[in-house]
Amino acid sequence: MGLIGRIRRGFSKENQVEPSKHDPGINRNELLDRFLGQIMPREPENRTLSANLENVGFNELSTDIFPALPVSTKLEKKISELQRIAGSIEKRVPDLRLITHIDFSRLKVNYAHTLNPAQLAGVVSTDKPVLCIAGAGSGKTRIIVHRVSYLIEKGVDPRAILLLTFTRKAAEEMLQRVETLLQDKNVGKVTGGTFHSFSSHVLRKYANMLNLPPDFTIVDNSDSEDIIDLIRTELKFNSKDQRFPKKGRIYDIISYSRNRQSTIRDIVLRQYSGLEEKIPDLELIHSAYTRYKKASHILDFDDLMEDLNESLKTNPKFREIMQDTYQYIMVDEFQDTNAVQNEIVMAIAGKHRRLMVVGDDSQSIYAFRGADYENILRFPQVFPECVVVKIEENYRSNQQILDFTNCIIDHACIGYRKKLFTRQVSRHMPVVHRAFGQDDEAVFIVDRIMELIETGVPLNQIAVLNRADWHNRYIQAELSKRGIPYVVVGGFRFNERMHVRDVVAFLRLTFNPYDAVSWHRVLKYIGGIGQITASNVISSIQSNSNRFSFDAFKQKKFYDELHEMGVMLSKASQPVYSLAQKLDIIRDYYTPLLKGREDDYLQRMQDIEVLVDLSKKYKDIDRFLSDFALDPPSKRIADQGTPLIDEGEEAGKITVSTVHSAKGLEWYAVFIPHALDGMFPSNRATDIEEMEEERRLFYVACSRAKEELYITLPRNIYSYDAFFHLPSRFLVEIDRDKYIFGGLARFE
DNA sequence: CGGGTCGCATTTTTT
DNA sequence: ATGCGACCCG
Repeated sequence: MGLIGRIRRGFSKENQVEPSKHDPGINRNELLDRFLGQIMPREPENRTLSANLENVGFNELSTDIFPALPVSTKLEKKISELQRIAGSIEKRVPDLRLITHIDFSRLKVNYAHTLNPAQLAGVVSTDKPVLCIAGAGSGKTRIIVHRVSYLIEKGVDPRAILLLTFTRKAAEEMLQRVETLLQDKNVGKVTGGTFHSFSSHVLRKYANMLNLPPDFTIVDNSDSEDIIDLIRTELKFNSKDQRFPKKGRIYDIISYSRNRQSTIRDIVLRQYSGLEEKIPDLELIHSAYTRYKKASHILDFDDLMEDLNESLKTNPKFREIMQDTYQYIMVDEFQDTNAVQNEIVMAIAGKHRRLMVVGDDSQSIYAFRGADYENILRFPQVFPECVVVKIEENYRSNQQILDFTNCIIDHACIGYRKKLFTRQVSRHMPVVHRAFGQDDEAVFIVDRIMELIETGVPLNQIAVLNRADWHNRYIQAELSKRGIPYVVVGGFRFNERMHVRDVVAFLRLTFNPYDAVSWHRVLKYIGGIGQITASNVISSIQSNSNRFSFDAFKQKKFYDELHEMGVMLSKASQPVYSLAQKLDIIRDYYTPLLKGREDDYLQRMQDIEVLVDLSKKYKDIDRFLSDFALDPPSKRIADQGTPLIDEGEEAGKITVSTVHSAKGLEWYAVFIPHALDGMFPSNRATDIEEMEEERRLFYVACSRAKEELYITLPRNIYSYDAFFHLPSRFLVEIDRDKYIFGGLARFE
């Protein structure tokens, strides 16, 4: 790592006191600062926390102790511009005459009755662009559901409706609700899904027109990283004198630059200072990666977006088909779209301009993967004629929680203004609890959970939401210890298990024999084949018409095993076999392999059974494979590594989740642990924009609670290289009368 | 060329 | 604590 990189990392930890095991009098941060002060000028964010602040009581803390974050003049300008745009919307009032003139009497659903006026305005403004700013828990889903229903009732062909959501599950649930509402089977003809699944569907359908291989397979993130890794070793970027970034980092940079429609150079200069001299190498890897995918008939997540966008741009005929097919478009969670997705929406909706975007800029939490809340903020610029609907009545949380969460976003510097309110009354106040250690924190949480259970709160109405996945360690341990069932969402996923991936790799090969990643994956299990040999075998396959025979390698000692694999694959790829039968063939081949490799193979085989079971719902292999990559069978894995996955509602389980995965969900009681500055907000947030994203994340977390909200923090946490002991700045900001404080009172 | 062992750096979030 | 990469040996 270059010196610059080191320095930046050093400075970004301004609130942490480096642990010093030998002599507590020495503060290594101070030493570092003194050293750095000699070689470069001090910047405002270099301030380290003076030691005496550790003894300040919680109530005396003020936000002054958190060093000001750097703001460039460019950023300052951007912020004020966005504020101006956001402010200009305040003046736009939906034309209520629109609503009063509509005769609902001939429709099945009484829209005027079931919706509040703001929601109704969003539903009935069908011929204009609509921007719907929907605060947390304000009935955003309700608007979409009723709008789809209203369109169909008005005679719009369901096939002309496109509903893009953040998860496939969300789309399915919404359309299900429409169907229940309308009792009309035609609802099934509405196109609904994520951007990625929509794109995969369309690109395959029009593959010929767009010059794409119709047998392309979609690879997920970890496949992409594997490819990068192969390239990286192939191009010898791992030689010892180079501190070269690892596959994950490289992939992040490439993906991020594509999502932002930016260049690798720009991204590295902006976000990864320290890697400047690696820019040409990264660009080289990027182009090799692109060619690799092409040769393998592979599309990664970003290709799905880019290829669709490119096709819309460059192929007028295709664009026209799309525009005329999908005349009514709705986009949920618009604040989390990236530049490419925004262009896709604009291109398809550009002709008929019957588009509704729904979102909440305060809940934009995916900047790390290129999401840009400017898309929603600038929507009124792109569609000046748009109707703006702001829904602020909240149907989820009690007023005390809303006061608390309103307070969080009041301190934000960017965004549409909103003030959520509710009519629900309650006696519960948000609670902030300071425990001694992480174990005590977990005990406190689980104690409270037990009390809730005793008072009759169902387990699936309780959630623990973490900033980062590993924050839940102690809590998981404590829950297991007391025998409380729980599910971990967003942790290690079913489709990330090695053996599951292996079987899917075989299946992918039967569909797309060019798929080099899958070949690499399965070939390495043959003794005598390593990365080099595998590459040779694969290039022979890719240039050979008879994909599953390996005559060229007859002399080699690994031939027999390779041949056996080829026989199995060519059998499994015969069209006479159904998807489940193919998987059976693969499993029979794979079982002995796994048995030889892993002691717990019986447990792992159960996962394979689950996979076979899941496949029975599909008749097309491509559909199954796409779904597997885009929306894995289940995100939920039961506790303690049991292979069971449960698609049901998990009525009897506590949810342990990351905040990101909790988006759009709600629970009676929500616990947010590790509310220490540096944990939540994460210490990786080094500038205003990143910190604002942390704030929104905190807002999302807190606003999941319907009735009881608990925020806890241990006295301090030792991480491998740092020490955290200040409460989250987001707590310090909040008025003291908005919550009850308990536990340890002082910092000592 | 492949497989095993040691030491070092590492922990954000995911379609 | 853990996983990954570098290095070494067969």
